[in-house]
Amino acid sequence: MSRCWLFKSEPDVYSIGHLERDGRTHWEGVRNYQARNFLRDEVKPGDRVLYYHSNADPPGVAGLAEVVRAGYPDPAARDPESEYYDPKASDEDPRWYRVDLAFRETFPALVPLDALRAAPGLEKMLVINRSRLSVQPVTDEECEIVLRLGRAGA
DNA sequence: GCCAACGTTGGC
DNA sequence: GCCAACGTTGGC
Repeated sequence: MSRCWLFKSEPDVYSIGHLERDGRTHWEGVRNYQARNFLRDEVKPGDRVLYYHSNADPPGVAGLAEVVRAGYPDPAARDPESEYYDPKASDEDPRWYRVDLAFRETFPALVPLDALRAAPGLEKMLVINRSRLSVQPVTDEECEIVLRLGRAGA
């Protein structure tokens, strides 16, 4: 049974366009424990990922990706050259995890946060009231509504 | 660029 | 284990 998630990325750093170009990517650099727990324990291959552009104008869901590898230790945490380096990470305790994503689609038009707020059925979406969590679970119903909005290009 | 929300750190 | 200080996120 696959699930649906919302992952946030700043498009200036790595947008849906970058993912489309690359085909797939390592979702590294998550340094928040709640988001880490999702990546480590619950995000599975075949799960859908709504790709959200944060710190953007406007912010919103830009497309769809799919998980192709479940959580495994994030090598960036062990790399002193990386901006995501964490001296407390070790072989015994990797602390941080990443998953791999594959590109699926870019919506004909971004679904702005305003539209999510206004859409019936999305009142409880975490992105609306817990906006800081960078990896969030999305219910199947919410996922379908967002995909419908995105594919409609409204 | 501002600032509110909120997660993390560290002194006690 | 509390909580104040601090840093970061992210919408506007």
